[in-house]
Order: sequence, then structure tokens, then C-alpha cells
Amino acid sequence: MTTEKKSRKQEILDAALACFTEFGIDGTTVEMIRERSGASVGSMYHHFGNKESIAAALYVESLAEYKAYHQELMDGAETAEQGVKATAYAYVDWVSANPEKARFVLYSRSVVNKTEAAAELSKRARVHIEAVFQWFEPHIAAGRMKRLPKEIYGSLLTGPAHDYARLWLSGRAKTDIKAYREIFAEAAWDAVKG
Amino acid sequence: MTTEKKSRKQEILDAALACFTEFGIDGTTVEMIRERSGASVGSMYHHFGNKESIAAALYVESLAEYKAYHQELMDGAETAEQGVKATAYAYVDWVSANPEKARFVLYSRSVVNKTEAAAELSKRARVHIEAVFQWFEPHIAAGRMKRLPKEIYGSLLTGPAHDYARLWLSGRAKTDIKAYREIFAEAAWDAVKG
Amino acid sequence: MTTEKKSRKQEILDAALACFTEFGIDGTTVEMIRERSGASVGSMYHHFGNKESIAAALYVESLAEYKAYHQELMDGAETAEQGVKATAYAYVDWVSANPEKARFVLYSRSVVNKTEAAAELSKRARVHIEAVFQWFEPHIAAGRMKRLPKEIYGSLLTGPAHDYARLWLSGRAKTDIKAYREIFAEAAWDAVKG
Amino acid sequence: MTTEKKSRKQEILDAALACFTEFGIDGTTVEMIRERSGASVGSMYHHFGNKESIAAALYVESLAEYKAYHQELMDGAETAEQGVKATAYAYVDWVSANPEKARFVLYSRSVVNKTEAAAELSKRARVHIEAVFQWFEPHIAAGRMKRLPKEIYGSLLTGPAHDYARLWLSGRAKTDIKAYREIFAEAAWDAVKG
DNA sequence: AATGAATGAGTGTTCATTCAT
DNA sequence: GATGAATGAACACTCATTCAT
Repeated sequence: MTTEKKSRKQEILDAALACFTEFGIDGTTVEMIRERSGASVGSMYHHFGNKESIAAALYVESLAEYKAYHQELMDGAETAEQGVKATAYAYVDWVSANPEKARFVLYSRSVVNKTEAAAELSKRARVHIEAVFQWFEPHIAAGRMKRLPKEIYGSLLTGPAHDYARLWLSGRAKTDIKAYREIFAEAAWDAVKG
Repeated sequence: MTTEKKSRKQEILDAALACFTEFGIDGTTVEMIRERSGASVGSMYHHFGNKESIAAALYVESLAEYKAYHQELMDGAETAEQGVKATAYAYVDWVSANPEKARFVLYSRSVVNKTEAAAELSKRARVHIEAVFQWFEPHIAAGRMKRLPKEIYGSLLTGPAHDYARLWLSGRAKTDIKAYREIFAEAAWDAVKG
Repeated sequence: MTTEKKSRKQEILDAALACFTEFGIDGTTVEMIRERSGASVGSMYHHFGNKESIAAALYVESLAEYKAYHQELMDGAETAEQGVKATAYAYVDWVSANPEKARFVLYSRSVVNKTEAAAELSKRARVHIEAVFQWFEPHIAAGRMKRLPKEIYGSLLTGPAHDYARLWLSGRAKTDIKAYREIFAEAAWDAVKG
Repeated sequence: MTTEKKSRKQEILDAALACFTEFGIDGTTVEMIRERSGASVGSMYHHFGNKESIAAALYVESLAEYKAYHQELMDGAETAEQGVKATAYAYVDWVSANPEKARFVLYSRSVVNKTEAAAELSKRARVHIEAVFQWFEPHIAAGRMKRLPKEIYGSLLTGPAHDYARLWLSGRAKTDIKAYREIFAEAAWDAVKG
């Protein structure tokens, strides 16, 4: 049970991510996950209870990883500009490094939101947003950043990168998002600097 | 096709949009559309051939409306700034005026893209993008706008609005997107001005 | 659609009764009914909605037939003794003539009672019991029959036949119940005569 | 086996009876029994081998208790009338005192009969019936009781009580069966007295 | 004796689609 | 153009049972 070999549970999660990526949650059948993971149907239900819970577990895990990385970059930032750019960098870096998880998160929110996990999820989202906002507040108060409605900062900071990520992850754009890391960071800073 | 009374075909499309909005394409059954439209299953298949074609028809129609509106605003623009802002305005205005169609387009691309209509759709998208780009080219050449990789302009111009639209249309943000019309337009211009 | 040939719906009902008789409701799979009836799964669900509704339809139909026959015999009775014996005769005759339906009704009440049809069923039962009781009331008032708690008459009149029917229908007794027609009728009259 | 504390085996049997009573044998899953008993699945299979064996054990135990009680009352009877009434009393008393076990026995025969225990069960039943019949034979020979086909005595003696027990145990009748103890005993004697 | 992860055949049900009328 | 009964492949999920620890 050490890291010697993957647990059944993790094997199922891995297989599910691969399937969801390729076919979407609705397009993935339990049988597909079973075949890919090597587990039995019964085992899948023993561990997760139903198909949606597998998706939810994956979603929660992915988002947690992204948020942790974002936090990490924010911790190293000092000036307002550094904080703003860290936000853009975190997004771009994470998507570029974890395209499968990113694609899954981007395209599965609506499905997972109908799940029992939805409440927990939106609570966590609020906590994260709040934490980030606390970081920016002093800079806004000091006029180094524009004071805008709270709900709009996210769209200004990561909206362009978010948009491009969808393009890239769906194959409609060819260039790896990390090539535009600086452009998105600059756009973010331009959009909110005081 | 007069306005005398809605055609069966249109009744089906309206019912389908309402269902897709509420349950998603995958979550909508032919039976649901049948019940809402008052048509019979047979009638639906007579007019559209299959379920996906209904979605595709709706998608094509919605996108065409949006593009026409965008074009309209572009036609009235002269300076680079006006053109850029017209793009943001068009997006914000259209989403605000047609939230159901916007939600449908935003959340159904992945499904519709697996359809036969996909090729036609991406061709039209290319044509539209090309037309818009032709409009901007002189301004880029003259240095009034930054020269950037072509595939990234869309994300910079409408990315933030796009992102906020998702928030608003999914209920995660409360303020009507049109309240932020100017903010998104300014951000668009800041991101690409020369 | 006249009586020229059985409707799909009736074919399904017939096949279901045969299966339920042989394997019980729980022991019968939808697939078994499908195979026996020649209908498709879809057709079964088109007509009945789910497995339990087939059982419920059969139950309602069978009970209605029995009650109609009981009523018929009661209509021909005049004295208290004739009425009491008619009740026993009706039970014995019906079971002997319709062993499959009788077996189904006897062994499926608990399953059908968990169904949506349960309320309707117990209402009909109450109506029937009330009608029969109205018939007996004058005889009870005149002392030609014992006055006993209402809920107990049924058990005294048909209890022995009911019990033997279970024995015979389950194969634990060999003699056709109709051989004991008079014995059960006599026992019924002995149990309640004034 | 002292009364100090229940054995695992007994805890499982108790939980199973409660579940069977509430949901029926088919409606009860091994998981339900596991949850109610606090035992593990493995433990249940260690003690009983399979689900049906739990039901069979319960069935055998319940029937043995009833028969022992019946025998006890018969041992105290001397006249034909006392013997006949003892049979009715035994049934009524036992059902009233053990409604859960009675309900289980009444509604589970068909399931248990498909079990390996079926042969053993019907053998024991035959032995019991034979013993009871031996008791009555002299009285029949002496004309104090009617001579009737052997297979019909049971239905005449306990049929009404049996029928009412079903009514009461299923909730369709409200009055505790023991209130009708004498009525059923009288009816039994009336039905078979010489 | 006990545990609980793992198994996999089997179940009821759904639903897009067809087609005779 | 319209109807709705019929089709059947596909699906998510259940559950008795096994077995390594």
C-alpha cells in the first residue's frame, strides 16, 4: 500500500480520466473504464458507488492540484504586478503541464455540478477566490490596481488564457498555450493595473 | 414562413432549445422535445432526420445571428479602437440579449462538433474570423494595433467577456454581463493597442 | 384490431402470466417475458412502463374476473345459506377453473402491494367486501347468521378453501379443489349460521 | 450459547428476520443483513454458506417452535373437541406471540421451498401431520369426528385462522388474532365434529 | 472466526430511430 | 406531412459469492 504499486482505486481514476478526455463523461461508459483499468465493474462500484462519483473525485483532485500550484506562485510574489502575473502564469503553466486534467475540468463542470459533490465544490471555489482576493486587496486599496466588482477580476486576469486553453485543448488552435505565457500575463496586468 | 403562425419546424426548434438549455443536449431525450413541442416523434424525424440535427440547426442559426450582429457593429466602426471595442460590444450585447442561445452555443460546441455539421461549422467560423481579420490588418500594419499570432486575437478581445458569460449564464455570477460592457471593451483595447 | 388476433398488449400479458406462474414475479426476468411473448423489450415498456405494472395489470384483471363471478352467484342466491354457500362455491369454482390466475393472485399480493396500483387495489377490495356485506346484513339482523366482527367473516367463509387452494396450487395436495366444493360450503355455513 | 451475549450467528439470524419481515427474502440483500447485524460479509458466509441458508435456518427454527407448542397443547387434550380446539389455539397463540416469525413463515414458503432444505422440510411436515393424525384417528373411528380425506383436515381446522393471520400480519386487518381465539376454535370443531 | 476488496453474470430500463398506416 | 407502436442495442447498476489476509 506504499507507492510500490498503484491502488485499484487509482487505476480506476487514471483510466476514467483517459476515457473522459477522449469521449467526455457522457460518452464514456462504465465498461470502457473497466476495460482500461483492468478492474471489475463490481470493484468500481465498491470504491465509487456510481459513475458520476468517479468524475467528481477526479474533478476535485484536479482542481485542488491547480489551486495548490496557484497558491505556491502567489506566495513567491511581492508586487501587485507579480501577483497578477503569477495568476496568469499559474493558469498557463498548469494547463500546459496537465492538458488532460485541464480539458477534463474545463469540459466537465456542468456534469459534475449536477452531482452531490457540487456543494462541496462551490464552497472550495469560494474559499480559494477569497484567499486570492485577500492578497490583492492591499494593492487595490493603495491604487496600484483598479477597484472593480469582485466577480469580474477572474475574467480579466485569466479570461484570455482560459479562452485560448479551450481553443488549444480542443484542437482548434495548434500552438501550446505556454508559448503565450507572457502575452496573457501582460494582458492580465494591463487589464487591472491602477 | 410568414409570421402568421409558427411552423411545426420552428415549434420543434423552440422546444429543443428550451430542453437543451435546461438539461443539456445529452440530457435531453427526443421524448422531451416531443412533449414540449406537441409534435409527434415521427414528425420530428420527418423534419430533422435525427436528434443531433436539431441541435446542429439551432447551433448554426444562433451563431449566424451573432456573427451578423458582430458584422453590423464592425461596419459602423472606423478607427482601430472602435473596431476592437465593437467586437467586445457585439459579444456582450448578444449574450445579454440572447442568454438561452448563448448558453446553448457555449455548452454544446463539443457535442455539435461530433456531428456531420462540424465541417460546415468550422468552415463558416474560418470565414468569419478571416473577414474580421481583414478589417484589422491595415491597423496592425500601421502599428495602431500589436502584431500578434493570429490565433490569439480572439482570446484577447473576447476572452474576458467570454469567461464572464460562462459565469453569468451558469448562475455562478449574478450581475448581467451588459453591466460590464465598457470594462470588457477597455480590456480588449488595452490588450491589443499598439 | 378487432378480436381477429391478439393485440401485442395481450400477448405480453399472457406471456407474463405464464412466467409469473412458473417462476414468480421476482424470478421472472423481463427477458423471459419478451422471449415468450415475441414482443421486443421496447414494446413492453411502451405499453406498461415497467415490469411491476405488468404484474399489477394482471392482478387487477384476475381479481376483477373473480369478483364478477362471485357477484353473479350471489345474485342467484336467496336464503342466507344459499348466499354463504355461493361465496364458497364462487371461490372454489374460480380457483379450479383458473388455477394459473389463482396461483398468481395468491402468491403475488405482497409484490403487487408495493406497487402504485396498491391504493386502487385496496379501494376496490373494500368496495367488493362492502357489497357482499350489504347482502348478508338483513340475514344477520334476522338472526339467521351470527353477528360477528366484520373483518372475520371472510376468513370463516373462504378460509378453509383458501388454505386448501394454496396446498393444491403449490402441489402439496393432489386432489382438485372442486372435489371438496360441498365440504367447504358446508363448513362455511356451519361457521356462521345463527 | 449461554445467555451472556448473543453469538454472531444469532445476531445474523435476528438481523435477517428483521430484514425478511420488512422487505421479503428476495427484497433483502446480503448487504442489508450485514449492516443490521454488524457482522461482515465474510462472517455471514462462514456461518451460513449462502443467503438462502439463512432463510432456511430461520424457517426451520420457526416451524419447529410452532410444532413443539402445538404438540404441547395436544398432550394436554383428551376429548376430540379438546384436541381440535388445541390445534386452533396453538395456531392462534403462536401467531399472536410471534408475529414476525409467523409472517416470515407465511410469506416465505415458496422461496424456501426452492432451497436444498425443501426436502428436509417437507419430511418434517409429513411427520408432524402424521403424528397429529394418529392422535385424531381413534376419535374418527369412533364417529366423534367426521371421516374426511386426510389432506383436508388441516384446511378445516386452521384455514380460517390461517386466513385471518395473513390479513392481520399484512396490516389489512387491525384486531390482534388472539381476540378471535374462541371463534376460530369453535369453527374448527363445527367443521369436523361427528 | 473475521474481514472487506474483488468479481462478473445478470437485471431493469432507456432511448434514438424506423416504418406501416 | 403526421402519427405512434415497435424495435433492440446499449447502459448503469446490483448483488450473491469468493478468497487472500
